[in-house]
Amino acid sequence: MGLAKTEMFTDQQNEISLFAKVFGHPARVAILQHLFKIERCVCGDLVSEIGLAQPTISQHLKELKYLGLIKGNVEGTSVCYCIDSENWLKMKEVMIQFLDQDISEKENCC
Amino acid sequence: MGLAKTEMFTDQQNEISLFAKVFGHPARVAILQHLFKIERCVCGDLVSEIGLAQPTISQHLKELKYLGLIKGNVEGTSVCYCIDSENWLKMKEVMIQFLDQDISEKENCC
DNA sequence: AATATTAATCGTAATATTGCAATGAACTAA
DNA sequence: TTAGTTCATTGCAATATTACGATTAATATT
Repeated sequence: MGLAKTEMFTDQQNEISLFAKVFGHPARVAILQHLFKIERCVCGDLVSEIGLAQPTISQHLKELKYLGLIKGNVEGTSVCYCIDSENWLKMKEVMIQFLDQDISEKENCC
Repeated sequence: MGLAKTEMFTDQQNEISLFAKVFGHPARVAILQHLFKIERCVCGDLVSEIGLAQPTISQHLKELKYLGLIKGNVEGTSVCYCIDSENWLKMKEVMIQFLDQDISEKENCC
């Protein structure tokens, strides 16, 4: 059905999967890495930087914005995007807590 | 087109997005958390634990196995799954390196 | 051998995602 | 005003994902 049954999982599990999902496309990873890398805010050059069509980039940016990971600022005809550092930090904590689990090797059968 | 143009991204970006994608469903997050939590390997009780049909769980397990994050061991009629700790660690490094980027707040316009 | 148990696979329906051409909206420059 | 720039939105086609019933394969039990 292509639809996750979110109601049967915890809020934490759903939150983790939502964050992970947005990182589940290399274009969005590339956009975020670019936003981290450059010293100033990026404006329109993401299209030439990434190599996808403008509507496609716009759509990816929308998803990143929806989750609060980036902010957009209108500057004349162009829009300036950058990482929302506060929300990025919150996301990071959630994700790292999930990733950083330790295995009790005690009775590992595999 | 529903298909990521992986050839235009770096190996690292593709790797990150592949790992992230597998965490992009709450059932797989739940399966992994359960495998971490229990002291011994889970076998068939994931179906009752998670609450999805057996073929669905089996499919999710297959994806986790494909990425190397879990291992499966046949034990009679049942199969015993557990975290592949070595690969989990490798994945963790890749993901944390991506998540742990710092923002140069210098000329942040937003 | 006959039956039961467990999990994988197949087939299929429903929905989601990705990508882009075309268009629209907002501003700028001439 | 007119034309240009930049980015968002719409609409659509192609593909992917999710879920599960039905079936199959493999082993256990009787």
